[in-house]
Amino acid sequence: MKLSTKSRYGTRVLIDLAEHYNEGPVRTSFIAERQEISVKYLEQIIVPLKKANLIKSIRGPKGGHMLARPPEEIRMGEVLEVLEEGMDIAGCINNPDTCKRAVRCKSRDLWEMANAAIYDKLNTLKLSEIIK
Amino acid sequence: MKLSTKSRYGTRVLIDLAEHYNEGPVRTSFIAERQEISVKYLEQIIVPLKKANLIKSIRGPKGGHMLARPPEEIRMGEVLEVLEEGMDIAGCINNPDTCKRAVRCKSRDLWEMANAAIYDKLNTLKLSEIIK
DNA sequence: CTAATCCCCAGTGCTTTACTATGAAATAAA
DNA sequence: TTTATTTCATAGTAAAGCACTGGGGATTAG
Repeated sequence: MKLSTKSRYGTRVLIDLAEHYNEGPVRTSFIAERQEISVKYLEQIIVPLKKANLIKSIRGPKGGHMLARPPEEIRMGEVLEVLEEGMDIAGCINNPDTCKRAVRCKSRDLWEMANAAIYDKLNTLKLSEIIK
Repeated sequence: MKLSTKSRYGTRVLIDLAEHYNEGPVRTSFIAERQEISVKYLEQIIVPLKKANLIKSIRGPKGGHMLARPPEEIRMGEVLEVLEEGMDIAGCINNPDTCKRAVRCKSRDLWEMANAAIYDKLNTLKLSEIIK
């Protein structure tokens, strides 16, 4: 039940960008150094965040990345959802077809509850509250 | 952020045993058939449950497994804790030493909250309530 | 004694993870 | 227009973890 490092690094990237919001585009090299992540790996981590419109980027010299929305408008549950991209704690939650027992499975209800508990909790927090 | 099948199967085993509580020892072969798990794999899944004193077993003919306590006295959070054996959603939660950033890491607080949310939620449920 | 059952430990193929590597596309500044 | 700097796209890879399988030993009821 471990988070992928992609998820962990990804949230750190967003926190980093939130801490430098309104300072213009932030280069990957800066984030990489501060967060102690290799630039190359960082680039890949940013991809899903861009796709989900959490980050927008500017290419070329003086380019970089920034939050697409102010930190007050980004819920942490949303962040995790993007980074884990629909990967719930059990596969049967969003795709009941993966297990023929799903309909009558008593443990499935349990995982559904636990999964919801995570996101509900995280959604009580905005990115802006984290950086304080 | 997926549960291991060990955890998923393990809870199913306990649910199965709860459904046959007070019927004497239940053979692995019976559980295996009902839960559609190979006997050999099932044997391994039972090991941690025995260690944690959730299950007690009797060897020899007419032997089998049974819950060590009545289903009303087993919290689901306890079950997951045993099966994931201290494996939280992020390694830094119980072992801050694994990451030198831990002390000042803002995302770590997040994972701590999310982790607690899961167990708190599951602990509102007893094994006896699941089987109803 | 024998058969049924649990118990212990070793191995193994597959998938996923966590990267590294190479280089192309865009663009600001000279 | 060239050059330097940045992001973007794609491919590869070593290592680890996962989900099992298998062999054989210990225990005990009949």
